[in-house]
Amino acid sequence: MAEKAGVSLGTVSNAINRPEILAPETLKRVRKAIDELKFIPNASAQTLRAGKTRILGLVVPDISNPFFTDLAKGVNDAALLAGYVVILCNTDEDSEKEDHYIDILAGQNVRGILITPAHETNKRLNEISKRGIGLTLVDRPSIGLDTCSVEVNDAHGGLLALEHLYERGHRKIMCLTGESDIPQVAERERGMREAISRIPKADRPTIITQRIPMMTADSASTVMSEHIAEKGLNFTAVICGNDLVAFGAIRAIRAAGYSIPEDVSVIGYDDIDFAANATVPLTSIAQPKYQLGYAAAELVISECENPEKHAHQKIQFQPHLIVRNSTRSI
Amino acid sequence: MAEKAGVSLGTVSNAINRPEILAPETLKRVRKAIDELKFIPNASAQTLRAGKTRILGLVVPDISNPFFTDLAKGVNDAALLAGYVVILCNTDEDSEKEDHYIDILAGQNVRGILITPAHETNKRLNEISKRGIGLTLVDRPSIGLDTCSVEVNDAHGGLLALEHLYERGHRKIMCLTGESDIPQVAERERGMREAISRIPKADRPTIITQRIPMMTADSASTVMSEHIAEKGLNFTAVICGNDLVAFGAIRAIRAAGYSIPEDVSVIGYDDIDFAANATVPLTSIAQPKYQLGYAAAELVISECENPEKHAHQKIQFQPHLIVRNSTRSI
DNA sequence: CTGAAAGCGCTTACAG
DNA sequence: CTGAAAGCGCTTACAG
Repeated sequence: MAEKAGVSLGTVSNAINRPEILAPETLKRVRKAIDELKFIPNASAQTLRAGKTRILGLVVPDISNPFFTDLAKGVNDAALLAGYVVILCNTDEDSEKEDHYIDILAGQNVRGILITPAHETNKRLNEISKRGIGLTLVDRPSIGLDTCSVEVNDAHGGLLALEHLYERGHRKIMCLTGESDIPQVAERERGMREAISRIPKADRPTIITQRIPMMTADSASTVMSEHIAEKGLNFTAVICGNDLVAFGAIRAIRAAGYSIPEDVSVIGYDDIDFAANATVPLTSIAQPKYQLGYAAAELVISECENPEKHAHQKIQFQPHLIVRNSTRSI
Repeated sequence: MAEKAGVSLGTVSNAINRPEILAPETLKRVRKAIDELKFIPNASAQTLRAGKTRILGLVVPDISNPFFTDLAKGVNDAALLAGYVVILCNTDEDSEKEDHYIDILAGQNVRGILITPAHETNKRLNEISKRGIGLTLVDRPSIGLDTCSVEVNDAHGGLLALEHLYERGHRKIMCLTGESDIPQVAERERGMREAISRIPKADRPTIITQRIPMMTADSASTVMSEHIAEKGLNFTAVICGNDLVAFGAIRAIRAAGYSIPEDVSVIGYDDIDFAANATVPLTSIAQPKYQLGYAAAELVISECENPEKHAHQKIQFQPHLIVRNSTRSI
């Protein structure tokens, strides 16, 4: 072993963990040996001795969704900086899979878990905290759980979207979004109502709310086509639940013979990478996806490295409007 | 500890790992104690002793790319099935980050590594195999490395794209793609030449090859705009390096006042999810991304669980053509 | 079938 | 400043 450097194994350990206590000469020699032998400390042994891994678990409902992909990137980068590594768990919005993953993560002695629970909050999460594993909720309010959380101000996002359209002269606006029992959806609608309440009564726009079963392009396209077939184009703008929904809506509107943004303005949500590159560059409400993940990782890491000094906190980011070509003044 | 069951700690271990060698009576007693004390074996100690984790490392250049996202899903699912968990490493195409991650992975004693090296093949990879860690290359031929690999038949993909356009009457085709030193690019062009060689000489289409520095929409859009400004629309169809490139090309062609597919047919590559939902649904060459990841994971797992029975193998998938609205007959 | 013991590779007081 | 030694929690021959 690295004792070929002529020192004891304890000194090698100190060279790695507390280099300042070594004689400079010795340190140099040890480091040379480490390099030459390409010595990499065994994490299992370190963990066994120190009692702590440097592994985080990230549990998300759908890694195919660009939102979570960017978020995962943020988590990874923050983790790497702190010397942590992250195990990715994709639940496909399946609660059983989610529970299974949480058990596995606990068995691996992960130091902390970052999770966006698929449905409501998961009971198993309470046990996690009890076990001394850090926990922070991502993009979900921490209902009834004493943990950290990071989220985005959805009410403000809804307000931004509505104000943008109002300022451009739109008075008949469709809101194409998911079921109202989804926290995000409810919050955004609250923000829209807030925006409307600030407008003089006589000038307030009409809102046509159209729910879609899933937040996908296909689902949106179908619902939009049906709406137009039944009631015609009884709106001049659409606020969509996310960018994919916006793309689906645009497809349906075009298929009915109308143009974007000439006949209808469309605004998306999330500002996924593709929004800027879509054939009609999409106006959207941007969410700091990467930062959300980055902050969440910093939060758990701080929690597990200073459990006594740590106070649970909720970090809320602000969304902002990105204007592109899919909305125009009328 | 669980010796409250009145047995030695070695017996507890055997109860967990080799229950069949215990006296039924003892086993029962131990299990009861395990349940009551909610005993969960320490994975670090197990690993330290047995030398084997159930962790895989997945190293990709860019998890934001839908191609790798889908691939990661396949890896995750196959891993979960075999009781493995996967650490996700995103290198941003940075070789240093890649090396760093490989070291970390080695330190975590991962059982196997799945990697799409950012540039050529990484030297550090040789050491990985020496260390007894399973290794399989993903979407990269295993040049000079004695490992398993999974890939897609790129030559066939190029052939499919060209044949499709030829059959639809196109005789002036632009090939908008990356540098020829990228293995995938070279292979696809080889496939295109093969397709052309099968066509009667008099009827062979002309190919205009236009290289782009990066395989992104912006890069493609810029190059396409310049081309049209300089030489006009001297082609009736474009074969693109990937779907994002196709979107960029479409944007530029439209900006120049032409329509898709009326004036120009465009074919993408990868068939990312969004291709079907684009405003002009994109004809594309589909690659089995999920299956690629799934197969790769199965390969490493088989390698590390049966090192002696294992023979390195190369699995090659076939791409196929998905016809949508961005290409038409002339 | 069960227990005692060695040892996996580290970290960390504690002498010297 | 450095080395010798104990011990983290397991697994696994090896006696008995």
